[in-house]
Amino acid sequence: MLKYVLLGFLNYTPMTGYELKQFMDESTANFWHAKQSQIYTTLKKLEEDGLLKSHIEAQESRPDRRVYTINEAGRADLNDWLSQPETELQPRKEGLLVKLFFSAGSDKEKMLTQLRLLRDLHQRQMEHYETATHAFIRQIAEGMPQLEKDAQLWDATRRFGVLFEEMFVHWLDETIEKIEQW
Amino acid sequence: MLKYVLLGFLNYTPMTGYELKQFMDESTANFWHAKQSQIYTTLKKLEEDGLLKSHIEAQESRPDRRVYTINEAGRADLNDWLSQPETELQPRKEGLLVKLFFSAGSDKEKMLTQLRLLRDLHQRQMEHYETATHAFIRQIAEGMPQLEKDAQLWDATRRFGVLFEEMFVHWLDETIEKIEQW
DNA sequence: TATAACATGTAACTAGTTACATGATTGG
DNA sequence: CCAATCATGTAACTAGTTACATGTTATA
Repeated sequence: MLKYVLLGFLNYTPMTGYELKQFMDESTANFWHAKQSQIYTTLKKLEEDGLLKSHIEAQESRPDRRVYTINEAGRADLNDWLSQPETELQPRKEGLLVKLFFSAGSDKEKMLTQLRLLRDLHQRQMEHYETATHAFIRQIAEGMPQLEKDAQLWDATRRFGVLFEEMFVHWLDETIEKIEQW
Repeated sequence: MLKYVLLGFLNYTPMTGYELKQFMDESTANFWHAKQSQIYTTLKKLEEDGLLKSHIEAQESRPDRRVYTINEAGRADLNDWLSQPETELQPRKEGLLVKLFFSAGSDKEKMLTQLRLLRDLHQRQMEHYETATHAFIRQIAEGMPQLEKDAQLWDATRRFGVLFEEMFVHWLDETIEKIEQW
C-alpha cells in the first residue's frame, strides 16, 4: 500500500524521499504512515521494478537530493490499482483496546487517569486535523483550480480523521463513566 | 501485541491455538486479529521463551489437540504489560482512504457505486457487533459473577466497534453527498 | 553550544501474509 | 458428494521497525 501512496504523490510531481515523508506526515498520516527508512527502501524497490526513475541533484552546502519521477509503467500500475474497487472491510488494530479488554484486574484509579489522558490526546489530535491539516490542504490547493476535485477528496480524508477522533473521545467518555461506577 | 492477546486469553483458561483463533474472531477481531498460522507460530515462540507450557491431548476420531497453559513467568509478563500506561496515539491504516485520496481522476459513478457498497458493508458490520458479538459476550459471562468487570470491559470494546462503524457510515454518507455534486 | 532541519541510506530484526501439506468427520 | 469443521504445522515471502552511520547549516 505504501507503494501506491508514493506513486500517487509522485504522479503529481517529482520529489525526494525526504519530501514524500513530509507530505505524508501532513496529509495521509491520518490513514497511512511510514518511517523514513521504509520510504527509502520502497522507493529503491519501485525503481528496480521499473515504475520510477531517479536522478541526483547536487546542492551547495546541503546534502545531495535523489529526485524520483514516475514513468509510464508507474502511472499504469497506479491507475490499474485505483480502478479496482475496495470490496472488503479492512481490519483495524487498536492496541489500547487490547489492554482494556484484559484489564479487569487493574487498579480503577490508574485506569481512569490513563483514559482521561488519552481523551485529551485524542481531543488535541482532532483539533490538529481541524487547524493544521486543514490549512495544509488549503495551501496546496490554493490558486490551482485544476486541483479542485483533488482538494475535495483530500479534505474528505481529513474529515475522516476529525470524525474518528470525535468518536474516540465520545467512546472514552462513555467508558470512563462506566468504570467510575465500579 | 498478539503475544498479549494470547497470554490474556490463556490467563483465563488453558486453550489450543485453534480455540484462541475462534475466541479472537468473536471478540477481539474488532481491534486485533491474526491468522491461524501466526497464532501457531507465536504460541510456539512463547513456549520457547518460557511463558507458556503445552501438552498434547489425544482424541478419538479427531486430530490431537495441543493445549497451552500460562505459567508464572507468563502471568508476570502479562501483568507487567497491563500495568504500563498507553500514552501515545496509535496510527491507523485505512487502505480505502489511500485510494480515495488519489482518486480525483476516477469515474464519478464508479466511485459512488463503490462507496455505497462499502456503506452497506459497514452498516452490516455494525449490526453484527450489536447482535452476534453482543450475544457472545453475554453467553461467556452468563452465570459467572466473578467475570462481571471483565464482561463490562469486553462490552466496552464491542461498543467501540459499534461507534466506529456508525462513524464510518456517517462519513461515507457525507462523502457520497459531496461527490454526487460533481 | 546544542539541537533541529536538511538529506540518504543499510543491516538486523520483528510482525504478518500466503501458500502448502495432511487427514478424519459431520451435515446438507 | 461436497463443503465445512476440526486440528496443526512449515516455508517462503512481504511489510514494517529499530538502530546505526554520515555530515552541514541555521537557529535558539
